[in-house]
Amino acid sequence: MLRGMKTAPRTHTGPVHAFHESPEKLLERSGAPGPKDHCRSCTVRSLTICGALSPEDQARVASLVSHVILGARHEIFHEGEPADFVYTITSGHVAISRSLSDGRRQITGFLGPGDFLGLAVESEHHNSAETLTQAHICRYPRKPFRQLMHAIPALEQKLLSITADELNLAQDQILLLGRKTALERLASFLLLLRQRAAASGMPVDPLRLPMTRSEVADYLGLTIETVSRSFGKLRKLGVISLENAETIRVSKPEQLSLLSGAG
Amino acid sequence: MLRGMKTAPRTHTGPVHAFHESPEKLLERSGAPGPKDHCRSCTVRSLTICGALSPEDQARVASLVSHVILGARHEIFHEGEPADFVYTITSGHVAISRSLSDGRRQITGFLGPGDFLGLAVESEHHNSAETLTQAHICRYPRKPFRQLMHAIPALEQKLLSITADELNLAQDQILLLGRKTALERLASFLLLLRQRAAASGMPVDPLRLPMTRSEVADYLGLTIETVSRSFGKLRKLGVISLENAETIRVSKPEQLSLLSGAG
DNA sequence: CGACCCCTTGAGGCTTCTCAAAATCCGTGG
DNA sequence: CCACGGATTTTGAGAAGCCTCAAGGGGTCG
Repeated sequence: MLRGMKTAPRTHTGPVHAFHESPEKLLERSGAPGPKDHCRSCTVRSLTICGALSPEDQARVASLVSHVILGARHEIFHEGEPADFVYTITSGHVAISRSLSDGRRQITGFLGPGDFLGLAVESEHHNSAETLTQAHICRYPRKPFRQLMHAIPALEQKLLSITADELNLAQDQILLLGRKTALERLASFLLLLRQRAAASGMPVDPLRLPMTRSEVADYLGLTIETVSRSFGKLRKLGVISLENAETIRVSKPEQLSLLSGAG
Repeated sequence: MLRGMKTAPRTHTGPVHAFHESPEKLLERSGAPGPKDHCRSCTVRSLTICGALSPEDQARVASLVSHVILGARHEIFHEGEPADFVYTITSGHVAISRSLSDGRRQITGFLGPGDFLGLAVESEHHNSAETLTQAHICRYPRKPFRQLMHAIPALEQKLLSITADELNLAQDQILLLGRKTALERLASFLLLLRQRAAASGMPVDPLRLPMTRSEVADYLGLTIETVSRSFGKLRKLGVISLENAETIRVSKPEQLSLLSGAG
């Protein structure tokens, strides 16, 4: 009767407190064979790129940054929680979602390396964020971040531009959800993933989906069965071929574009 | 086969050039019995509120502002056009939409008095904007607006906050389109309208819809028939009563809230 | 009064959802 | 190396919600 009822996931309890532990412990706990200090300065780097921080500012930022490696399917924050931090993703993928009280879930966006998290938020999160894969995440307390933002015009401008981009993407998704068929939605989605992979230097030919069918369904406003059937149709049409469920070759990108319904 | 095909409206040819004429002429042309100078300074006022302009800045802004009264169903700008101006709405209502190449249309938002238009846009509009009712609109060239924005931090901050609000609304609409039933969508929509009317000091008890069923349908991702049937259901449930198609009494707001599916 | 537009209501069809079962993948352990 | 168990994906059959097509009301304007 109500769509998306069964697509609600069982997330592991959110180890947000893990931010308070040392990176070494976390690496150990999550079993990650990782670079120990690789992301020591990820937020600093991100902010520097955006706002050209002075050396003093860089030091100030660095002293407040926490970072952590989370396993797949861990909650970073939840709808309704106070939004005391902003985050950047150094590696891995994250889903942003919003839910109805009965459990129906809608994913409003997927984020990857280099993306910010929790920027356009006032005091309280309106969305939940959850890792799709193992992910390396940095966080920074919001208050000093706001101060820094106001002190550095270039940073504020960059933030506005990021938020405007997000709004544009959100409106694309509104068009997709309001007016596209299941097949068009999936085609649009695959094109978006290709585009993003290309933009971030990831391989495009065997396109790897970091999310499950359930998450694709919750993003496209469909059920897993319909998503799976739509993959099947694209395969039968010869537009794509599946090496396995999450590794996809797009043999005819132009066809995919035609099927996406976009102008 | 494809939803929303017949809901595409026939807009009158867009009199954007009307901005170049004198307000008096325009008032005459559109047959509006209006205050001749009522909005002479609307953009100046809006920007002043946002950014606390100096008297010199106010004069600079005032000299660049054009304003116009448009009749109902006139296009202000179209998807793909260069975005050379920003706008504010002084009176009346406007729909923002995005369309597929075959004509299916999705309305991404409704705007009213006091709202800005075309802020979070780079060089080219990704949406179309069209008046729902007669509307009084002011415009301001984008380039000096950007300069002003960068010169006045409070203005830039206000802009970021406006854009963040829009993003939040967009994500609510994503949840609505992706996971709510027709009845839940309409209930949510009526609650949103009530909320807005209350916030802007408009009457709430007989709630007046400035848009047609076709526009409601294009906003909710439905057809006019389904919208009409959903109104009928709400009426039969005793939650609302219709004085006429666009004048609605909400007799049981709590019931409406329950039916909206929201948490 | 008639034309037109918009809204409402009805009947039937199609896309997508629901429920169910089979197939595939993957890590684990014998 | 292969068998096993759990989770995910795929596929099938039937139902439900929404869409399409069509006709009928109610208001406004000439």
